Amino acid sequence: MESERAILAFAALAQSTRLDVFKLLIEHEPHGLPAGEVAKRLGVPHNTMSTHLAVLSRAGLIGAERQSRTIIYRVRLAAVSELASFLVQNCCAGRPEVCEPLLAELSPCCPPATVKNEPVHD
Amino acid sequence: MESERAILAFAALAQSTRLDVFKLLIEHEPHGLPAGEVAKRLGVPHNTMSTHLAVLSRAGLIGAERQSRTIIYRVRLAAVSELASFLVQNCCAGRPEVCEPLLAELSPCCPPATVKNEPVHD
DNA sequence: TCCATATGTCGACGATAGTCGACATATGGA
DNA sequence: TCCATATGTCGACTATCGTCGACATATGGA
Repeated sequence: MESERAILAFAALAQSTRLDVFKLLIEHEPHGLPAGEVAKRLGVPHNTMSTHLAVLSRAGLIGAERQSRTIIYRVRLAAVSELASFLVQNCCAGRPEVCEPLLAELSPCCPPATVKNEPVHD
Repeated sequence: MESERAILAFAALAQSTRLDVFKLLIEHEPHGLPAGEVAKRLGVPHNTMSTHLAVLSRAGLIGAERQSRTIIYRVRLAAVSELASFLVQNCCAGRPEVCEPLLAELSPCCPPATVKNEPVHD
């Protein structure tokens, strides 16, 4: 991931409403939410929300899919992954000993042993 | 990491000069660089750079240490780690199956087998 | 003390971002 | 076709940001 794309992504997330949108859509993976629902749940006018969704979309962090009259927005997990990699890879460049503590802190988030075929109670 | 701190960090990195500073300081881990050196290497006036360093510092991404007349800036790797965790943890919340592909892409950055006691040629 | 070096702070300017009313477009049903 | 619903675009306003000249502060040496 080149710096220009990373800056777009960082800028998109550096705003409270958009960060809230990001979190909300993450919670609604993998089904996503219609634009209007996002606006209603966060108490933001639909046109303001449309602008924010466009920013997140241009940054590649979310994607849109039309379903009849509504447009469903979903997080693009690959983009999130790339952004996290960008953060960490800049640290790793030539210095694995610097990167090690970073990955050590990230790993407990998803214990590999419990990830496989562990049903999620919903 | 709460959202407010994350927004400060994202905003700090969402600017080309500051992202360049971040990368430059990462390359100079663990010794760091004096403020004047950072300004000179990136071709930015010292007072403009001072402002940018202050933004990165307020965001907690870098730290400063006085050494006689110069002030050495270094990346706070713990903050980088927290920010990466923030990105990924939002995805993991209750959904480890969503997080797995993210960590899978991050891991090859630092192959665990080569991290231990591998001398770095400098 | 006086001066040079290193860095930070202030103030003003132009540029960009966030908000929202008003209007435009797209879809589906009567 | 006409209307209601869902979403996007435009334009204007205010607020905040990035830049940099000028000045201020801090440190060490003569």
